[in-house]
Amino acid sequence: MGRQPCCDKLGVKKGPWTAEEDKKLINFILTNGQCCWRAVPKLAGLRRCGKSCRLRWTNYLRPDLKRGLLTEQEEQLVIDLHARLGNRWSKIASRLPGRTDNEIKNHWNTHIKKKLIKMGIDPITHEPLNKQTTSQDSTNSSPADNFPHAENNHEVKGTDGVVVNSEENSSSSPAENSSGEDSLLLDSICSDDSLMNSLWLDETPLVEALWEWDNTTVIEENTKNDMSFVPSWEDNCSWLLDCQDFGIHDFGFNCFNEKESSTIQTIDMKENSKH
DNA sequence: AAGAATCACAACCGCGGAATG
DNA sequence: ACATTCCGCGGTTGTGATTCT
Repeated sequence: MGRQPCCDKLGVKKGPWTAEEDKKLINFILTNGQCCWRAVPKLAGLRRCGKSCRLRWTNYLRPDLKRGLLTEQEEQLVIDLHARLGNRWSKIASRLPGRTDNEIKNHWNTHIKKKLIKMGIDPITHEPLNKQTTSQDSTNSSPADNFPHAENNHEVKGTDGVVVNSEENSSSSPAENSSGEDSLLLDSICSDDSLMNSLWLDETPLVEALWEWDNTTVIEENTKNDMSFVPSWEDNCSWLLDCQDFGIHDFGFNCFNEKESSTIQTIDMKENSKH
């Protein structure tokens, strides 16, 4: 018996979302919270499948999303995490608050991949490209398996069974091609066992962990001064309120009355209590 | 100016796994 | 133990924007 379609295909709209649809979805979720996605389209009055609604919300409408291009630090973090985790975009995204797996995946495919190739680094294995020609087999295994210096360091089994190095330095990873500060940042992360473990344990997002980790390190210099690195909820909600692409009046978001504001505050409090 | 090529990103598709009955 | 349902993930495609010829 085949798998049932995620939704009734008949009458289900596909393609780009309109401002009207966005408005309906946002209003619904702000009022009711995220519940059963399958039921959302019906309840919100949308002719979309639940999956499409979830995607639209998580990738574009969520108020805690950070807009704009990835910063240098974020990009470097993505490269480093990719070297350890491979194409597990959701895992990587979970370490970058305000960024989605889709966004990171797209950025990887359109920017970082090319950048690494240009730098002579295989974006799959994170090893120098000329080295790849001599070890063809390595392209078939996971990046983590091919991570340099594995023999020198003790290994830690991740929650998903992938072997990683708990203290591998990034000397032959892309970090060597980045700025000295970035290398230092990555080395610092790599040498911190608790941080590395947290990478596997779905705990505090890495960036926040870094902030809490040691306020005398270079990380503080690099990230805390860059307030665009991690946005506050207020910032992001203001994005929502500003409704960047479509004017607030298009949305009818003069409707952001006390009820919605308190919803946002409640979500905010929940988020804060998590960390 | 116009068409072709390329880029960037939003959205879709299909699968795997967890939850449930 | 098995079937079914749903969610989330990663790969891929579609399309508008931009650059090139």
